[in-house]
Amino acid sequence: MGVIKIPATIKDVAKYAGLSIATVSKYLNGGNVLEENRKKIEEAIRVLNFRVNELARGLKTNRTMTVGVLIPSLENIFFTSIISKIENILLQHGYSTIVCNYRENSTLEKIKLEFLVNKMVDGIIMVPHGGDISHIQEVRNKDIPVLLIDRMLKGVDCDVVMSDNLNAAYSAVEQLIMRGHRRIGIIGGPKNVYTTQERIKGYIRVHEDYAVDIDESLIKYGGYDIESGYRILEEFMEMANPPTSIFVTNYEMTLGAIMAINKNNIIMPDQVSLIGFDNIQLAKIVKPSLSIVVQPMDEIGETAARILLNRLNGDYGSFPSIHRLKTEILIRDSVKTLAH
Amino acid sequence: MGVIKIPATIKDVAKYAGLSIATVSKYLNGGNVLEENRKKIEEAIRVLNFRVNELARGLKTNRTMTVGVLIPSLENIFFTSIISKIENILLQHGYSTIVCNYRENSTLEKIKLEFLVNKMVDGIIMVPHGGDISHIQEVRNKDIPVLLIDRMLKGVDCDVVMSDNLNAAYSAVEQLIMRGHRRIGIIGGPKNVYTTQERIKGYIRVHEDYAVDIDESLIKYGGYDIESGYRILEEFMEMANPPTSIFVTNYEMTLGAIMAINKNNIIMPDQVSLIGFDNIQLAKIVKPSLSIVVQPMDEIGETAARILLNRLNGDYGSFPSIHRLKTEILIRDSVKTLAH
DNA sequence: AATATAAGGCTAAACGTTTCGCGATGGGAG
DNA sequence: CTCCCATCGCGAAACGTTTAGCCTTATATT
Repeated sequence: MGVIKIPATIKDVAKYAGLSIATVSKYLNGGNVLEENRKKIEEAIRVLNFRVNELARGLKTNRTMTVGVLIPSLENIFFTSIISKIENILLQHGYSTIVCNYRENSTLEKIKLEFLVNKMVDGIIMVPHGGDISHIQEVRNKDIPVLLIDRMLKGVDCDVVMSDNLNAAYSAVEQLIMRGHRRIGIIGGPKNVYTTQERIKGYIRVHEDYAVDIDESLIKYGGYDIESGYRILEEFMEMANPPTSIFVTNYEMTLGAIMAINKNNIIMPDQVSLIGFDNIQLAKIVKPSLSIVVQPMDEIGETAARILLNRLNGDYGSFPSIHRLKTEILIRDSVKTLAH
Repeated sequence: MGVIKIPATIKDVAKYAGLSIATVSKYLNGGNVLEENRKKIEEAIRVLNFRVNELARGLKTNRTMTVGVLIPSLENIFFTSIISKIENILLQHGYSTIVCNYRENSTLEKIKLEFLVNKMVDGIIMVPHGGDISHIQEVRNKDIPVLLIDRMLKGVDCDVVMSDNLNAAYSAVEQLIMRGHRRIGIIGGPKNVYTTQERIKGYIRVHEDYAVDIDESLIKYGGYDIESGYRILEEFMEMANPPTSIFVTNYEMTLGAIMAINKNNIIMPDQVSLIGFDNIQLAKIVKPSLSIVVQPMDEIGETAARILLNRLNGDYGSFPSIHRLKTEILIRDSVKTLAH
């Protein structure tokens, strides 16, 4: 191994510059120092390749300059795209991003949330799993700002950044109704998950607004995973009077639905039209090209990072804030217009 | 906000237990203490809800219990699947995982590597971008263990965990040759990237082993991205004597190739057979079902985490070690057997 | 000339752990 | 009974920063 040099400390810098530790620390933290001293300190830092020891600084300031990010999956491009944006912005502000994946497991969610707290992260951004908020309330009781993504929780005051799920569903189903569809299936997620509830509400509201009857048997709930998308697509197609179109409300279930379509040699959109959820690459891979709801992942990530940085800087204006960001509908070849 | 209680320190625990700080610290670190004292300490910890302050501990031990992970993309399921495994294993050993995404940008790679060093991570796992090793050498000079994933680098001693790229390509192309293909195109990645070099070598070697002539115009180099996969697929199909099959050597370029096939209404496998790279979900989404090389992401993640933990524990047996893990070939409907 | 104010450098305590080395105690061997 | 050894608790220094408050010097005001 190469020569290992013991890193210089502020004491070395002070000694080299002929100044006190306090003066160097003052300079490091933006305080006023005489021009001649500033130059001496800067040369010392350069020559000694000094870097602040963040452990020592943290012990004094009680800050780690890290943010914990807790998500249900690292194999979900929706979440990882958001994290990508968050990590980039936080790093620009000197924060590192500790990523924890709780694998859709409530117990693991609690364990890893506590892990982040024990790691003394300055703030937490998380996609909550279900409705259990006790562990999140505990974190907030420790004065650690928590920001939720994609899902809101009742009974706990947190900033939230998410898509406008209700209007996303409303717009998607509206497109189907405008194209003559009246028997529209929807594959929702777990019933206790906020996004499921909102998307179902949008589905119902657009039916009411357009005076289209709702067949309750066309509303099914999956698990936001490939398997349930597959199974429920098959269930729909096996109905005596199947839907003419299906709206699938997350990416994984969209994957499953398409697998089922392929496996059963269902002709899309002749036998059934389909609108899925994220991502834009998938839309071009599937033939015929898939219609999808596109969520604003970049905007979600940017907004989440910006708001958490405000909280970390002590800015609690407009707390708790809820940001519902617009989605976009891409109607492609997977949706057919029905004759009257 | 709820009542904020100042966290208990080791002093509080010592006071409550009627013992010294040193005795409590000894207990915390697994030292021998009298049974009666152990009980007192454990009660004190429970009653006071004491948690070790990792900043103070780190200042003393010069360890942060964090590992930095530096990857080129967070929108690539290959990398994020590996990270998922790494994060889970490291957390079980008390390490947090700081994730940095350098977005395929060499300058950002250097910046974020330095960022991780400044954050005093105990070790680094990274997917290196190109052949420039100076910044990695600097990290190793600081006695921080670095483990490379997916790509090897010449001139720097690091542990490496990756797929057996040469044999992955060999086996994939072998399947094509065995099915009668003699004009086999390959879409490689950037020329200076290790995996590209290895996969091209496998392509060449299997041609030599089966005494099949190589047409150099059938070897093209993309950028490991969707655009180049798209463009090169079109280039192949516009040739006067196009290949009867194409082997695409990474996931993104496979996406691009399929988009090009869909856009140009190319009939697969009638007009061209295709073998792509990761992921298994994509294989079932595309119709006809896609043949792919499946990389052992879980195994890569597990192996990487295990080896780095060894290095972090001071175990340098077999250093530097290179682990080439086996891939798997799934031949599905996208490959046609040619008549003689 | 005297007094007040401002600027900037400095000393030393503090943050919360770890750990070295000392002292006390108890048990065993000769 | 004496000596030796092992065990365990303890005091205090140290890790590398930040920062309060003191001190010195220079400038401004009366």
